[in-house]
Amino acid sequence: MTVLFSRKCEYALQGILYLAEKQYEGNISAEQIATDLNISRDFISKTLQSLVKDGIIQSHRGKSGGFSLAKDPDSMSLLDIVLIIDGNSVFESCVLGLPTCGAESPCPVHEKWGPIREASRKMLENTTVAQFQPVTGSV
Amino acid sequence: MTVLFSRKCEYALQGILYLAEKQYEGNISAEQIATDLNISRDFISKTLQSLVKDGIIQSHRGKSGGFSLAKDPDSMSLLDIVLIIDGNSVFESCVLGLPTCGAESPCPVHEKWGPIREASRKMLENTTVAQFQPVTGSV
DNA sequence: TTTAATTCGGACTATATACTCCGATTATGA
DNA sequence: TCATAATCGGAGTATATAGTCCGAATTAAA
Ligand code: SF4
Ligand code: SF4
Repeated sequence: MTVLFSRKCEYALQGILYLAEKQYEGNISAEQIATDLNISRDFISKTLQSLVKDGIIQSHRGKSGGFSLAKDPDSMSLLDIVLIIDGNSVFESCVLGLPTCGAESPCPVHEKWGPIREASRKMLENTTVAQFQPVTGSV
Repeated sequence: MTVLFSRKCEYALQGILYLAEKQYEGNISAEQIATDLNISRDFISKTLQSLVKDGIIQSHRGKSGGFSLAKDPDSMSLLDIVLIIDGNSVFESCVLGLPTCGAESPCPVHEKWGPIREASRKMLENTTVAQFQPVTGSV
């Protein structure tokens, strides 16, 4: 079902993007995020808690509490979020998983796969959360 | 742990590649394949059975039985094996899993991700099992 | 000060994937 | 014909991921 990243990672991306969209609206409750993104409240909540631990977003308990960005969305790349949740094994390991391989005895696809993997990494690295914001602008 | 394809799919690729290497040695037992590839015998056996069902390899029971290729390795692409085991959802779905998306309202990475996905698909499609054979040649 | 709204954190269940076990079946060859 | 060597197939276990539940801590506001 999941494709390249874990489901949790996909939710984290969606959650961050959503928070960026509402960045001037103060704390957003897990309840509201869950409703709008159509994800289980408890699960998106747990997922966002991981991001809080990493410091990329903030959380506040109590009445009118919720989640909000802790950084400028301009300085947040998609890669940041992926690395927090899934780590960088996706970009290190080989697709084929052949036993005896590596740069010293490369298989026929080695030179082809490297650039593809690098391209997807660069794509995520060069795409900031801010770039996803619709033209609605501030206020 | 797995990266792009399932573990089973990785084993299938390894198994096919191994059989191609030994294509002139008749039936190869699951036992031998498992030993040489360092995979559990029962699991590689089950995995190869899936490939037998699809007709890409053959199997023979009984004494001196085992597995062998059913087609010319020249006409077997890596993509064939991937599709048998994991299907083509990897090449259809989006990495980000955003809810409201698609070509009609593309997100900022849409135009970048498409070509990357297509490149990996083409790479697998254009790489035949035969290309993996070392220069040991026949006999 | 009380109430309501919220995150936090731990423990729990569900599901998919990975992997194992074993008996039945099939074939070879002594 | 009989022993041996192998796949086949079904059922089982293990582990990781996905997702749920709930009570405690926290905070804002009535
Ligand atoms: S040689 Fe490179 S591409 Fe081929 S299996 Fe190894 S790491 Fe992967
Ligand atoms: S618009 Fe394209 S790249 Fe963006 S989330 Fe949707 S399918 Fe993926």
